[in-house]
Amino acid sequence: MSDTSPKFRRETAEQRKDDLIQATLSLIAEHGVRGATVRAISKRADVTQGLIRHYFSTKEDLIAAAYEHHMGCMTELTSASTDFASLSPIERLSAFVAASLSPPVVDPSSVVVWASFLNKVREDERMQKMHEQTYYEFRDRLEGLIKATLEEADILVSTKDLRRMAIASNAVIDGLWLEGGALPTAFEPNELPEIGLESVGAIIGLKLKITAGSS
Amino acid sequence: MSDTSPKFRRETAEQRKDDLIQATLSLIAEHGVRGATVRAISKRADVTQGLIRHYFSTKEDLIAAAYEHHMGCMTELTSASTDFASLSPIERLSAFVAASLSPPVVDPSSVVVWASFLNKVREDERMQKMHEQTYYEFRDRLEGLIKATLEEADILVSTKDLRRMAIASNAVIDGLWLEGGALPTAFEPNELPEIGLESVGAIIGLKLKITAGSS
DNA sequence: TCCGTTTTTATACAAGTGTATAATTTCGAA
DNA sequence: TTCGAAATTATACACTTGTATAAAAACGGA
Repeated sequence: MSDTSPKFRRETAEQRKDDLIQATLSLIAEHGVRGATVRAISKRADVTQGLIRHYFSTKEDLIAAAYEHHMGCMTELTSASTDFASLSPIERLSAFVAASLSPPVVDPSSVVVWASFLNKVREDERMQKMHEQTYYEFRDRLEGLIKATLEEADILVSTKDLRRMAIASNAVIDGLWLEGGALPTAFEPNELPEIGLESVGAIIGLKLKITAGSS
Repeated sequence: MSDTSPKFRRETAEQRKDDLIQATLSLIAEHGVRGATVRAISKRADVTQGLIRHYFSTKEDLIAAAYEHHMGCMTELTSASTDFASLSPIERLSAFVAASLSPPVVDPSSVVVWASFLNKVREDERMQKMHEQTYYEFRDRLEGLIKATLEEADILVSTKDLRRMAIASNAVIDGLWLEGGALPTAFEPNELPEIGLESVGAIIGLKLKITAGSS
């Protein structure tokens, strides 16, 4: 009998890379970076370990790609919340804060993955750059939203104060996000976004409302 | 010739354990958890690797002990800032916030060590307990300081609001601490404690002043 | 001075790690 | 239908890992 069933399928490079990245992220989420070995990754992605090296010249390359992907997802999830033309500046800011402090952004796996990468940031220069970029991107976005909100309310602030408001707001969000992911049982549902809106409101001197829009 | 110089010295159990813990922490700070291998640890502590197993039944035991030590140091450093009988409540709170956002609490190594451990928290139950305890200890301390400050200013708040103020203040501090450690170049000197005091002040509705006391 | 406890070293081992290389298999183009 | 380039597998290798065990050395009490 001739071999009827193919022993494997050839996939596009894009597809395979994505499979490997997903496998890597899920393993890191479950068992930390330690669990993301080439063998475990290839097994979860249903390929042999040799394939990893075919698409990523080294394991660190795969890790870096996974980091970039993860961060990209997080940024996208939060940014999407403000993409409604109908929203006023204050509603935009509120939606942004609320989205950053609700699932799926707030999630134990996300925090673990993020913390795992933080260690590598020191050794790997690429990751250092990515880390900085992600941070500044988020903070600049926040600063823009705060600026628009204050302008609409006819409140004047110096550049320095605006910068500090953004740093502080970023910090509250980061802190709450972190604690919500690391200690899921420590907070009641909706408590995180509520506290986040109150705090950012207090920092910029306005009352932020919860927008019922986001699912 | 008889052997005049001893080949090694016997130390107390306490001393040796501490040496091993310090070696572990410094290695994690430099190269992440990956760098903290039994061989690297024993080499840095100037002993042979067999000694680790003599004092810690397993490597995870040593890691857990190092975690406990690190967290204890951080808690101690911040708590010490309020230990002056002469301080008023608002000065106590201010000193606490400022100390949490200044060196040596804010430090790249501290953050890396902390993040490294965060991964292990999920797997190891002991570490999970320690993590929760450290968090609640810090937050409760903060809540107590906020309560005393508000009482002195004759401001009444509900239990719920007090709790939320503590959570939010904790989050700003954590966020700023994290960013200060992870991105040391992103902030000017003294910017972190200043922003921290402003933010916590905004959250609890009072102006916090920088106490010139702590060096 | 000598001895016994226990600290410390020395060495070995099995399992797991990332990487390299060659042999297969697939699948579209000729 | 054939053929060749590229994807995928298969296998091997050198190295590091944590752990186990026995031998050696130190040092206080007799």
